[in-house]
Amino acid sequence: MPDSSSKQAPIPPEYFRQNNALVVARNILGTRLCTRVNGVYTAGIITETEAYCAPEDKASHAWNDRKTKRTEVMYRNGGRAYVYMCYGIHKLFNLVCGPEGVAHAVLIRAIQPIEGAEEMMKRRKLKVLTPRISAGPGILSQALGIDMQFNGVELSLNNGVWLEGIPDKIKPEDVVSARRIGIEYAGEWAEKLWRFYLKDSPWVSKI
DNA sequence: ATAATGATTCGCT
DNA sequence: GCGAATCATTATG
Repeated sequence: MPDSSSKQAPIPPEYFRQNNALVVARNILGTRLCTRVNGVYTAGIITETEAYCAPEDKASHAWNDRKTKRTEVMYRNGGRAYVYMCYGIHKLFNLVCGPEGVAHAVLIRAIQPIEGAEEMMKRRKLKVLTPRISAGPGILSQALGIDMQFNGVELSLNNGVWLEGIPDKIKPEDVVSARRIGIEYAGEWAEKLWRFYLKDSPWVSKI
């Protein structure tokens, strides 16, 4: 009998190429973000996401078709990771979406540990298991062992980072849409309800 | 070459 | 609630 920690089917990279960031952000809630770092498998249920839709979206790094060394990964075809450093301290993990040339991305903002919680606590230097372990875009990367090495990497078991589960399994009434966090400079784009999280979940970064 | 800044977190008040 | 930490990226000279 499969229990709650058994593995599920990986989501193929094609899924992310065939859907835009808004669809992916909404539909991957409830699936699992998994890593294998130094042979250690850790995974968590995705509970909170944000969509970034360049070129129109001023909050995106690729706003106005801005192409730089940092943003070039977002223009590649979907189904790969975009990892960047924020505030010089944190590594934020995004999923590249859409076909090549479209710079859409989904920021993963929070997960609920489902596998390897002990290892995550070790990485986070925590003694007790609380949402502080992985409810936040910077700290979830820390918990899963995600660093800049994963930037640009295609999602697959072989590459040590992948998603598994079945998209679009969460009922619409269990999903909350809200304003995105930390993008006040983006004017009207800051008003878009492009953040999605699981209703009533304690494993979210901010309500 | 230099300077400003951020898709954040933590600790203290 | 507020401010510091801390550095890659970016724009500008």
